[in-house]
Amino acid sequence: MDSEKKISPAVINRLPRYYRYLGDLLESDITRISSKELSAKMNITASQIRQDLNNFGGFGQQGYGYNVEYLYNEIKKILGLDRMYNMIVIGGGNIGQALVNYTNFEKRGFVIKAVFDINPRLVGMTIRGIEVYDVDMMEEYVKTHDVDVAILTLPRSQAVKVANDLAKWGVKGMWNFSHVDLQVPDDVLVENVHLTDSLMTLLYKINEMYSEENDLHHLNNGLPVKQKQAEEDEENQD
Amino acid sequence: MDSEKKISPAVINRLPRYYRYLGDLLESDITRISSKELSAKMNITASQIRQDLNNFGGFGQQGYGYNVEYLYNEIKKILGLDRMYNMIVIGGGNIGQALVNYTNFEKRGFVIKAVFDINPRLVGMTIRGIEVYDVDMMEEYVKTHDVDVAILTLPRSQAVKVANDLAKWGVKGMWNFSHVDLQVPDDVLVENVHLTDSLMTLLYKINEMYSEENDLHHLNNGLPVKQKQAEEDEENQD
DNA sequence: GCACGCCTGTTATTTTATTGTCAACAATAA
DNA sequence: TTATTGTTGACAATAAAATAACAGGCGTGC
Repeated sequence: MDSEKKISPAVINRLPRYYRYLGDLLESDITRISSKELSAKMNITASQIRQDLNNFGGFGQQGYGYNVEYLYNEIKKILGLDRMYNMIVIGGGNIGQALVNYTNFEKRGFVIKAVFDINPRLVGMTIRGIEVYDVDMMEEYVKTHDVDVAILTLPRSQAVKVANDLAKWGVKGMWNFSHVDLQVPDDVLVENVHLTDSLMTLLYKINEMYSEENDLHHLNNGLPVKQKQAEEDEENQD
Repeated sequence: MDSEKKISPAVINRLPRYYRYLGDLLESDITRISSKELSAKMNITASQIRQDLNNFGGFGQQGYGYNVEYLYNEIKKILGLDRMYNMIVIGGGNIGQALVNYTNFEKRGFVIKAVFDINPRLVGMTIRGIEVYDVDMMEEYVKTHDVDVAILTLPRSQAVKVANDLAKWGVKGMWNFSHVDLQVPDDVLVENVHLTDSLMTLLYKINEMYSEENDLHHLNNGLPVKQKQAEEDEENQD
């Protein structure tokens, strides 16, 4: 009955963006929108919008377009945002604390229930009313509470083991900020947020653009500095 | 001379991951590796590894594989990690502060030089020795300093305007944590980190798996709770 | 120093993703 | 009513990405 064909990852990754734009439209009291109009706003082809949405059902109407509120709520349901999620944070460092303090999550139904850390100075404290427990308590907590998502913000060295344990104890998904690829059972879902990777790709693009400018305008009369370095490095290889 | 054909985004996004694995190998004192071995470690096909790397040059050798240290350094250069980057943070809230406090960036040559905020309580303070300035100072600062990357961690409402200004004043790239799509000139590069979107895709996958389990194993004898809720929501549509 | 097998770089094939097109139908205007 | 316009959903065409296949150079062991 519910056996739809597999939705492609590319589509799923676009869903939150649709959801955001539809939310904006809703706030602007716009009641209907065509794929063409949305296309202009979102910088996606109208064709793709229609195809994306059609993966989940015919939400639109010929000659009318899409009803904004209806579509918004449909995507909300598709993403599963019509219920609450219990989350725990493992690692009470900078990023862990920042996420706990980010109140917008709670407004959307993503509720952080507990923080776990190894640092005795943090254990026993509360962050925005949320208790920080010793990691030793993790097993008992996870086994006695329904934890949907574990947010991993710990050092690489510990992340892999912790993720494995959590998976074993029944956590459904991991939102992984640790700079490592987790190896967990197939039935546990992982979404990676590798901030450093993201920054590096930005730097690559910056460099690419900068060197292109050099090439086009011939700003350097002599040998480009970077290329010269490359040659030296090559010589140093054994 | 340097006019290589365009590298696909998919490849660029994988580069930091290669870089990370090669760094690990280097630390384990492994001097050479074949695409096949790396393939097993990284869960990518050997074919793809060879093709990815070949976009940038023939770093390997038949019958030998790739020299880890050499390849590591080549990718380092490709990503532009062989120099320092000046960054500023716009928005001294949770995430902004967390990034400032994240000392690993500095180790890699990503140096945060200043923070800008609108909140008078923050302005004048220092975070890890880095001054927080009023946003009014931004224009002068950016025009008199070489800013490679602006890290945007401000509310949606302000992000678009600020990004535009920064672009105009000469910032090369934006690392955007604001939950909005920036519209900046073509020569300014944007890398988005939409945390909420990322979390939502995780929730989608969790729900998908959960509902699949229902379908396959028929765990619920009665009506599934979630489905019932969904029906109620549908009734509430007008 | 020679032959064998490993492993790359490269080309071919397959798969996946995006874009373009059009018949069918709803909404609106005549 | 009836014609006209707008817009979807389906499908075809194209483009991009991933995988597979393979020819040939290069270490390795003898």
